[in-house]
Amino acid sequence: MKRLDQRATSYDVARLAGVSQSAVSRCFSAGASISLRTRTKVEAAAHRLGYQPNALARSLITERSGLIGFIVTDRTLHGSPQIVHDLCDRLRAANLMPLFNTISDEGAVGDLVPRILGYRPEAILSLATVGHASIDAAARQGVPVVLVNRRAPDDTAAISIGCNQAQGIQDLTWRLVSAGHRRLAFIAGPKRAPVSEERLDGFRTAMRDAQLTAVDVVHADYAYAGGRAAALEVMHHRPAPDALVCANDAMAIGALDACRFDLGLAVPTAVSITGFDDIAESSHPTNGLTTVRQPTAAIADHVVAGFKALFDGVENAHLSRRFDGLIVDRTSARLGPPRRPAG
Amino acid sequence: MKRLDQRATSYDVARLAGVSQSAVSRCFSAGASISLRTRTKVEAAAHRLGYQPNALARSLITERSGLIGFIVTDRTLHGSPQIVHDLCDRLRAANLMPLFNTISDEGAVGDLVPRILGYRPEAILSLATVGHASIDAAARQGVPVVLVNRRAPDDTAAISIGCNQAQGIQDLTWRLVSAGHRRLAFIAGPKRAPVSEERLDGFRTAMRDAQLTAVDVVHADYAYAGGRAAALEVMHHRPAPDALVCANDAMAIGALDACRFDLGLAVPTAVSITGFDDIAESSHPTNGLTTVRQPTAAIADHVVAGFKALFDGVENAHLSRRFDGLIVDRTSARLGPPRRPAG
DNA sequence: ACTGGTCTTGCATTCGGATGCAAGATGGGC
DNA sequence: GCCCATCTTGCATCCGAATGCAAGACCAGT
Repeated sequence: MKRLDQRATSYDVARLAGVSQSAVSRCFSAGASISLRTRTKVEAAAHRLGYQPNALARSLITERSGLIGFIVTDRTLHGSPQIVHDLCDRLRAANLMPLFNTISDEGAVGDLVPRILGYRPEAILSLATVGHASIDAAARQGVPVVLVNRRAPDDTAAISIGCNQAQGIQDLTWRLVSAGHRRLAFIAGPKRAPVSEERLDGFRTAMRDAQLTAVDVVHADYAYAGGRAAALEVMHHRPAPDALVCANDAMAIGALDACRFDLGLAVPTAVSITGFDDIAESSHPTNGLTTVRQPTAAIADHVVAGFKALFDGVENAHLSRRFDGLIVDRTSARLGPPRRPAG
Repeated sequence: MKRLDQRATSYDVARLAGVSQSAVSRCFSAGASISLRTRTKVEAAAHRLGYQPNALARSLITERSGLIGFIVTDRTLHGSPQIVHDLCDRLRAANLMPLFNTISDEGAVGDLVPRILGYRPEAILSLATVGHASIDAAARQGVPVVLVNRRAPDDTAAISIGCNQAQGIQDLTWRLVSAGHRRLAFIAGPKRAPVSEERLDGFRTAMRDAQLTAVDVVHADYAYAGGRAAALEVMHHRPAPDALVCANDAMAIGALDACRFDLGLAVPTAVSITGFDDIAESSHPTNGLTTVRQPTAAIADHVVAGFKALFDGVENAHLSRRFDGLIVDRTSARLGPPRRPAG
């Protein structure tokens, strides 16, 4: 309950240690010139006073706040916590502190970016769509914007890093086709969801390559119940689809339950079902969902390495990158052999 | 790509608007005395320069950073994203900015608190266990610590707000007993997990009240597979348990699958199964898990209201509070009628 | 026009730490 | 013991915005 009315400052430490404030500052900044004797005295005094350098004051003069604006949609937080965790983890290892903000709807950043910019972050990291205006506002202040799993709008300086959503679904579709499936249907997420749209693109590309026409493409809400309802709808086509490609795992599990419980179909004998994300329940033996896993650790590593490069003055141009997803072959789909790795 | 070498400061705005820096400052601080004419000029200049007050500099002088240290375990992020989201949402509404940090293990805060304290947060909000030393370090700097769903260690000034885990399980157990169950087993989380321990306490209390002895209490890992394995183990008792009370939903769904698929038992006719948390998949019709939902919105409201009270100088004493969980009665358990609300 | 009051405004200082500069301390070589 | 090079140290200043104070602007009433 004891509470010092005043936090210790570098001056307090200096007085107690019998040195100047500069010495205290030097003691806490790496690479500064300071003798062992002074350092010992300062550290003792600092410890006694519970002194912790004020990062705000430091940022003011160094122009390096160590803060990173972080924007996440509610959906990502609920559906893909792994990428959030991996990013936070790597940021911490790099001694960067995320200013965390959740938004309820894709694109609903509102005045979030200006608010974040007020804290002079060294970069903004968004797992949500950020509009042209916000990116420009950041760019005007020299703050780079990195979008994870979101495309950068044209004519902006934003960097885009993430999983190559289209490629994942494309490979998966290709392997379904090569296993003999011919009547494929796609269960997409909401129309506004950028990630779902990319996945749909991948499906369409693969179908075009295979010279097949989709039985149906329906949009659902990314959730279990929606996927289940969508599957029931799609399975009414005659002849029925022999494969349901879903834009995420939650819907795929809904589709799985629709087929096996509502329709009494054998999976994957009668119909193959695939998802995307590899959420925890996909690996449950009762589900055994064949899906695509995003390389979240690699993405997070690349993002944070990109920050370091940016801080060192590297030009933005070549930091954008897509990482291939990894197909996780379980029991809900019959797949052909993997495509040979190019080269 | 255009990037101003220098961000606009209040002096730049002042020069352009032909007023003093004080005027610019007053224009951006609520309640300051400023004429409409000056305000108009300043706002025009600020807009032209894309000026955004520097929150770091402001914090330095006002001693109000608007920052809130936020600590979450990996497990909470994955398992209960709703409480994280609700807290972030309320913080944003209160114009507070979370400094977000995930930790991989319960209690593994390490040097996180000192690092956070360096940014002079107005409070620390933790959904993970925070040790005595860290709480004291914060207290010495006058930073209140609020623990959500974690008990405050004795002799600390930390405030504890959250769901009354014990009560939720206790009521649930009571309703199982009142529906005729006599052979109850409990599937707990990891031994170190504080929330699981509280839930186990609730179970034990209810069993004592009912003068029953648990068939078994086993510890698993909070995950689906662990719950499934634990259920198989527990169900080997003869006569078999007639109710499995689980410390969270993920394990409960594992237990559910163990009973209905591995053992071919009818749920809830042969055995009732309950969980805790009400995660998304619990409401799937195939699961229909009877569980307890934490009042996350109410908790978040109370936490942020508590912050406001603290900032206004209210003493910590009476902010700690437990909120009752809400029993969600679905199809995986036979429950007796709700207990009369006291009074 | 004069007085007294209220509103605005600018000046100067402050928050806490980083750093260029020059002075002082230290050390090595002869 | 002397000289020069290197290492330490303190002084003074700066970062950007907030604010107490006093001076100036403005207004109303007489």
